[in-house]
Amino acid sequence: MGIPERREREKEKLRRKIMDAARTLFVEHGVEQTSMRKIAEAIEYSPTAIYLHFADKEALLREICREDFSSLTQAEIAAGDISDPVQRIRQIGMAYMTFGVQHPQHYRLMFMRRVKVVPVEEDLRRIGDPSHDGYAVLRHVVIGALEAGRFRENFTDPDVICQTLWAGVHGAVALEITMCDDPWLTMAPFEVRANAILDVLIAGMCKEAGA
Amino acid sequence: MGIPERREREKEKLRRKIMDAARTLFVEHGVEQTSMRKIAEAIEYSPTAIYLHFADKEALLREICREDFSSLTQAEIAAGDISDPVQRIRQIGMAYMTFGVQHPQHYRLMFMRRVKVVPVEEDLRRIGDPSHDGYAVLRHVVIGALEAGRFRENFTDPDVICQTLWAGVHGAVALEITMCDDPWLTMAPFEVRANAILDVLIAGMCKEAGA
DNA sequence: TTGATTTAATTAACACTGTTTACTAATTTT
DNA sequence: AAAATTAGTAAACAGTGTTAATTAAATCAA
Repeated sequence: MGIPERREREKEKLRRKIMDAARTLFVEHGVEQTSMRKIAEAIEYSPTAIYLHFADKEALLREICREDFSSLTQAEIAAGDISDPVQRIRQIGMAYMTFGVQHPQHYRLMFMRRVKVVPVEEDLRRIGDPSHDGYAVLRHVVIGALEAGRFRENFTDPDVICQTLWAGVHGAVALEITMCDDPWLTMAPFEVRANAILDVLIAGMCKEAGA
Repeated sequence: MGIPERREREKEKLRRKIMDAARTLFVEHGVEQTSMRKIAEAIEYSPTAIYLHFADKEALLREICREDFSSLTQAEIAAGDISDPVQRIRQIGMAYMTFGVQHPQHYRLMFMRRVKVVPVEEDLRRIGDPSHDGYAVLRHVVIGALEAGRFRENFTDPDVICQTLWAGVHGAVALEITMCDDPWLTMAPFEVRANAILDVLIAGMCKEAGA
């Protein structure tokens, strides 16, 4: 009696279809410009059909982000495959920024919108799990460098270190995304700025030897 | 014959009234949540009246930002009143971040939204003018420190230096604004993070002596 | 194989949004 | 006083997220 199972599969299939179409439209035209009706049109369903799978637009957005966080985390993990702990931090930072500028709309969704604080239980369980939590990946590597004595004496708290590194790379990405075509400013090429901020972060936090 | 002058004054007066009401509502409830109708209601005019003074909501927003940029610039100038060029950079950075966390909604308008690129001639004329251009203020101070030989050898381009400093402080503020109440993360107190990023930026860019 | 029941999906509507058009009332000019 | 300019408005348009009411389809029980 596999009828409920089949129905479940079909339901999941439509759910996927909605998320894929929504992501494509969000990325292509931005969140604001993408209406529920347009998403519905793309999948050839009525707008109300979406509400059978997601509570509202915000919830749909949140689910998409959850998936995108995983890909960023994977990119970080791949970049962390290098021996020297300080260089590992640099690689992770560069992977993060590359993700940001290559997927600016994804990045906007993930890190540049006020999140409605609805802590789903499943999310909370993932905290600290390095296969889903990008912050945990960085934190792990930072602790490694910390234990190897690579940081200056005034940097001992792994969270402060992580959040300082994050501030630097996030700032570079966020400015690029929002300011890149502002006529007020003449921005240096992103690659230059990305390397500069990494140089500064590492030179500022780590002992001279590890340069 | 002061009739046109009087009319001009009255027009300007309503314009001010619109901008003040709009700013208050934007800051209090956010841009998205503030409709033109609500602004109109606040000033006891019809929604259409706003369109006699501003082309659209975006233009109204832009005018408000222009004013806010000036206050930020003033805060920077006030913070720059200190002799040592490196400490001056630190003070400016701290003033910038303080402005951001104390006026998060203003900051959102100014630095966290994609700007429709409509370069008004008057704006373009203000570029580089330190009384209206906050970036120019920083740039001036950076060049001062550069001439005093306070930067490391690998930092010679004032724009790259400015934009790296900016990335750092913007990252700290932006993360604070968007992430402060995310249950996923346990953020260190903002003051700690603000000082940490300033320490890192300066230690990473400046010669050891200037610590 | 019926009839009842659950499920999936839709149509139509509600209460909004930014913005425009057509109009009115007031003021200024001739 | 009549004409012309102006400030301001009401009503409407096209679109938004979302919900209530309704239909069509599939499944289950008899």
